Amino acid sequence: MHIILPDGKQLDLPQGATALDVARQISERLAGDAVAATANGELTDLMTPLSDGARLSLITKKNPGDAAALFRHSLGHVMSQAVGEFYRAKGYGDDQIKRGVGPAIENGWYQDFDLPEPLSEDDLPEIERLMRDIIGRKLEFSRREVSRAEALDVFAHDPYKAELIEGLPEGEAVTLYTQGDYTDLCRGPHFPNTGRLPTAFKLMSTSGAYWRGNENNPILQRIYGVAFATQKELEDYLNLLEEAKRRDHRRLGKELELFFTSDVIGPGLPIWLPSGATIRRELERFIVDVELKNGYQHVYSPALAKSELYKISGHWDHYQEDMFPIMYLDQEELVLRPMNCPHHIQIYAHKPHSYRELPLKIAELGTMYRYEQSGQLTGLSRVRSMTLNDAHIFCRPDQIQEEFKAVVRMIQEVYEVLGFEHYSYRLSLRDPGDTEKYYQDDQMWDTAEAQLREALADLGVDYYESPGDAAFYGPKLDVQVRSALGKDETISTAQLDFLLPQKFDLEYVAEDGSRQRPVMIHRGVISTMERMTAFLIENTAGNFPFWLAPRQVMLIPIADRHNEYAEQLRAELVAAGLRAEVDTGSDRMNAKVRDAELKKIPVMLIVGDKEQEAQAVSVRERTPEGHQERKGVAFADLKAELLDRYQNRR
RNA sequence: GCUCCUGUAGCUCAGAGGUAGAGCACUCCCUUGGUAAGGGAGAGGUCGUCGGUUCAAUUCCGACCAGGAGCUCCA
Repeated sequence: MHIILPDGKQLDLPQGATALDVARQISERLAGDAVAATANGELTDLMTPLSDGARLSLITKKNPGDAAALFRHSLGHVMSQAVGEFYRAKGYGDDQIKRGVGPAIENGWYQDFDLPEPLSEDDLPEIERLMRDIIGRKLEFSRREVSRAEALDVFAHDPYKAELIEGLPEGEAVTLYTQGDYTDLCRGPHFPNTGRLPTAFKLMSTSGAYWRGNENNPILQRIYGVAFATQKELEDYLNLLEEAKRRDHRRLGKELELFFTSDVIGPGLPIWLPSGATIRRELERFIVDVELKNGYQHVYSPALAKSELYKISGHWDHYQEDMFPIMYLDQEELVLRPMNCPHHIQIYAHKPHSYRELPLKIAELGTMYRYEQSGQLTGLSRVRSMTLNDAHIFCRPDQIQEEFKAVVRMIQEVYEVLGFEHYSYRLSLRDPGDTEKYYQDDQMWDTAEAQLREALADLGVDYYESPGDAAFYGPKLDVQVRSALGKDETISTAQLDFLLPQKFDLEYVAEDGSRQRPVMIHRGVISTMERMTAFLIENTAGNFPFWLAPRQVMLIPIADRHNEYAEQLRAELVAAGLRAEVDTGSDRMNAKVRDAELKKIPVMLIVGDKEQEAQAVSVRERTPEGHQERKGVAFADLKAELLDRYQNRR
């Protein structure tokens, strides 16, 4: 057989040759430096037989980052071995350690274990030490193909491995990888030798994980590790995590007194403190302004409804487990609403509509209650009471595309103000195989999906398709915004719905006097107030733009005799609609500046003798780089400037 | 909901089987200072809740509640 090298050169090799054989044929030195290879573009290791005619490119220890998935996976095996040694030292037998799966993941790997006694995070440093020891032993990874029977024999003590082996396709060879005295069932590929593995790794955490991800299965202990080709990359990653901690909305929410949850009020039921409420109010005013400009009509509807409403809508069948339990009283059964759409449908249905009135756009900052599992609750981003920037567009079938495009344009308009520059469109489609989740009507789905594709093509936006992510009633467009830390978060959604109008028997009178069925578009632009606020906190690290900043201006008198002047300016700013305070404390001015910085107040106005005399202020304001100072600015000018920023939402 | 971890003053955290401590914040006094901490004094805690072990529990054990890391779920 032969293989082809990157420069086009062909090498002749005996059948069953490996990448290591190739490296040896080129030079012994290369054989010593190689850590992995790609064959026809796929990562492979040095121990796996190559296929005839493969295009082979060797990866050396100089650029091991190209083989990150490999060394992460191999480190997983090393960790697995280390955990075995750890428990052996405690007096347990090897057959008491059972192992689930252990794949490489983004930035690292994890490995699941069933252990004779639980592992604590305090044990991680010792396991890490054992790992470094194993790396130091320069153990060779060897690959072996065996029969199923033989494999089952090797893992006789381990029911998880046995289950995996039995799940492998009949007739396919089972591969085992061994380093030192440790053997694992593994498809590979792996590094050739533990000694060539990077040492820039760290064990991060332990957690529980169900065997095969099914909550009816036993729970295993999982250890997560991260690994990089270089120490620098590892440090960068750890710094990123630190930065994420600093920006965590739960931490900043507490520090800046934005919100809290109370044991007595209940988990997942956040309380908005005055500063957090200010941010929310600004967001709400903003989105309502935009919606009114775009022809939406705002309504209010109650958070409770008869359960009948949800039985008609179908939520009862599809969503009940996420709803709070039913309340029985007198002859009624009431539920807390988990969605606003059925209410808005009732608003549509309360009087007949002409085709001339459509599209009808009903909007509401609707508060909803969902029973999220307790382990799922997180700060403001996963809660049980939430207020959605919700709207439902009732339109004629011929208006679908125009309306859908209008929603996308509105999303773009809103993102510009919020400063979201990096976002992507995901067209979420049904999985036709999943008859359980999706309403069954092939034609409905085909039409709906085609309409959305066409509208997107018209808008000229890039998007990707994601089967299996649609709502039960129809396909949707999700918009995912990239946060400052590079994480994608679904912020906006627009969903096409032919089903609910049918369930509620909605109609309009067409031009020819006939009764026709309208189509609904469910859309949310700035998500729930809770989630958007959490996102903005993390995205800005608490440094909100001026218009959103809960505390916009801090006046800092240099000495007590300037308090009165400062107070006069504050009153003027507040009268103009801005949020301003005076720091009349007995601290020195330096301390007041520091204090205002820590509170992340964007504008400080410092006033002393000079300013008072000139009816001026000294401005210290936040800039992306840090801060800038302007001295002797006429107060009237400054007020106009701040007002302009506020009104134009900057 | 599940596994593991955590729960001490408003916040961040230290602490020991013999009924508690620091820094910041807070209050008061001195200081009236020009762009990230001036000095001093004081007040503040049922050590998450309920049980158990013990002469003695905030410390050990259990249950519960809440939070965290994950898993699972997610219209």
